[in-house]
Amino acid sequence: MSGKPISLKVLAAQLGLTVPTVSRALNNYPDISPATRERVKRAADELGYRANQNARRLSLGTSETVGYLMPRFSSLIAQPFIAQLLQGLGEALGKRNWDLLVSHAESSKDELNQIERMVRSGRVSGLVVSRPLKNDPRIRLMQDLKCPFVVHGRTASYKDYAWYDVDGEDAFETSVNHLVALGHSRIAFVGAPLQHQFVQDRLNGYQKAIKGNGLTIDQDLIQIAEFSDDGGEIATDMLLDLVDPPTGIVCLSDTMALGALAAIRARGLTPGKDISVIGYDGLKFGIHSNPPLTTMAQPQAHAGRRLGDMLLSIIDGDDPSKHQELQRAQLVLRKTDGPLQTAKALNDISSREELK
Amino acid sequence: MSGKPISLKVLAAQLGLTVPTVSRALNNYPDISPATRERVKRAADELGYRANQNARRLSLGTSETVGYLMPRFSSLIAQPFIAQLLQGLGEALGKRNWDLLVSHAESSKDELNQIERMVRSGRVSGLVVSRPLKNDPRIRLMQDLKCPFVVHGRTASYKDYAWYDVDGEDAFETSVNHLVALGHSRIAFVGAPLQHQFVQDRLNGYQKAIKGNGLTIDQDLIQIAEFSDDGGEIATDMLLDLVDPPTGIVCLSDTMALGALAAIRARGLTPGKDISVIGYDGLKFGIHSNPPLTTMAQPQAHAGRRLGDMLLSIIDGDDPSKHQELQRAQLVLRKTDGPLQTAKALNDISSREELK
DNA sequence: AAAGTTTCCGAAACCGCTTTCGGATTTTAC
DNA sequence: GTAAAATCCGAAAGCGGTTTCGGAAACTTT
Repeated sequence: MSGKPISLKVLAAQLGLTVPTVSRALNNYPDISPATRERVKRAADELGYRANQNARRLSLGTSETVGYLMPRFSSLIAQPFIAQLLQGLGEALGKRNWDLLVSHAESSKDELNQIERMVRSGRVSGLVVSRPLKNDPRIRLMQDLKCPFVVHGRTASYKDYAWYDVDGEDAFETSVNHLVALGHSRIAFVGAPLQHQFVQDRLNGYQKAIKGNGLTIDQDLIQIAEFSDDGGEIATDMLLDLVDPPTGIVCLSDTMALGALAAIRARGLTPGKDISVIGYDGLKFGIHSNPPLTTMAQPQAHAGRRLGDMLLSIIDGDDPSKHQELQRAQLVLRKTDGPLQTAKALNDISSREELK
Repeated sequence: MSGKPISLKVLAAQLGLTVPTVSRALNNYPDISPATRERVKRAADELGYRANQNARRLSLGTSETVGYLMPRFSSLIAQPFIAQLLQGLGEALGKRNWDLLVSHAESSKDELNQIERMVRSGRVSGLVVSRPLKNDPRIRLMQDLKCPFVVHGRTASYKDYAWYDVDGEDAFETSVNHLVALGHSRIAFVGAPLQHQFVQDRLNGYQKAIKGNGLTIDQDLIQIAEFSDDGGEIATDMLLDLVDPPTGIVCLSDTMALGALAAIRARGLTPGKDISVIGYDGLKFGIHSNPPLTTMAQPQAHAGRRLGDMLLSIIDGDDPSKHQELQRAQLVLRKTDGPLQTAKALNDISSREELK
């Protein structure tokens, strides 16, 4: 069992049969006698025969492959989800022996080109895309190309395609409500530019909850910065410089929240005591931050698995719009949320500051 | 530019030429007149023609694809490197328009099967494998199959294949030396089971540096646990329970180091002051740990890129053993390393403890 | 103007596998 | 015993490209 691959032709010659006969034997056609079928199969795995996939797929007219479009990096810290996603996709596809192709593009234009090529050259029979923009040109393109696809996340209008998403709006309502329940009323939102729909969703949730609790939306309390820990830090700095700073902050992501914690600590304040911070993602790492980060955890363990299954169904002919799944995030209490400090307590803090 | 892919046949018909002629025109054969070549090319991209890859590759007898074997998860926290690696590989392969296939296996046996199938079915022309075991059966298999491959990491005997690795031995010498320079002499190693060569390498570096500094190796100071933050915490707990506990700890990874910090803090001690801790990996996240983690950072930004380039060279016929690259890790000082406490200082600490 | 070159494209074969179709051989039916 | 039905396999065509080969047409050469 080594060396160069063995073709159907030599297998057939070995057996004294013709190529098509051997092919049908291996594929369990009923018109091959059980005797020869067994004989063929035995010979096949003795010789370690594996059908050439290029030939097979050409003949079959299918690629038996789906592609995953790797998101271009924004926040290096938050990429662990890619590995999980790929694993899940791989599992789903593995059940049918399909392949998973990953493609990475330098630019958006480049990415559109790649999509078009992958589809038209018959390299993939379906695509998975992560983190769509509000109005994502990739989706239009895939629809034009009539290429089956599923989206990990949603765009602004998400009626007519398949997606799997976590309900960011709901999650941010939950975290704002949690802070309100702790007595906070000046609650800020630390976010990133609104090109991505998930940012908008989370901001919507924030605003909805603010209003829902009878509070008013203060634009000063909505800080948009780069989607990274540094961005979170800068945004939080701005917030702390306000005349009437917030006592609670909900952050777009755990990564940004880590920056927020840094900014807060830098002023000698204690997150969870002087100011509450809630992240989003549920990264395991948050356990080890200073202090451990309270966050909305998304159940992304099966995202890949579900997306893979959905895509296969759609390739089989299912109506894409029938496959839309919204998961809920869950509040994970750690140490950065706490009750609103009374005025007295706040005074103590500032005096302590002065002493230092 | 939509709908179903267009074949060479219809392109040829459209142009009033034969299929082979069009093919040669598109592939810049010299025996096609510049005039018709241009005419063909123009028509091709007007119609959005893309050669069917299965057909093309069958004819060419190559897959133009390399496979990446996803490591099965051990530490969920430390997976960001996969995304980076894939991106780098994608870039390297992209220059030739090759594809990147990722495969995930449930078990080791499963993985060997997958390798054999991918190779013999002609789906891949080369493979990339991460984190090999000391004696990794995958490597034997790929060699038997005469399948070009590169390894991200090394096995115990690494003479006869291509690899890219970071020098863990050197790194751990560096971190132990750093602690010694700070006055420490009771220095512990927190590691994971030794099946993976990288664990052995780092342990070797630790032992070499201990001896090199005239210290003696104390087996009690070598703690092996699960490769995770929890493992690091448990191992550190054991160390702190010793009659003569260490004053410095070098950890197999940042992830384990985070666990170590937790264990230390849990006893009311301060990492970097009472006990020094040095991690390994250089995860960006370490900036946000409590306190920020001193670590040996590996320059993994181009790992994928280099591995991809190496693999392509080997597929082109290069001698694999000519492609072996060892990178050095760099000490990144943050806040968990510090000078050895004097006896007096330690006393102060315990009295402070008692007061509490 | 005839012979020798070039230039440029079509004909044919092939890559390795699948599938349809037809026919020889065996089995069943009467 | 022969006709009809099953059984089992080979022949042929096709998937969509690539590459080799040969020859007609156009261009040189003398």
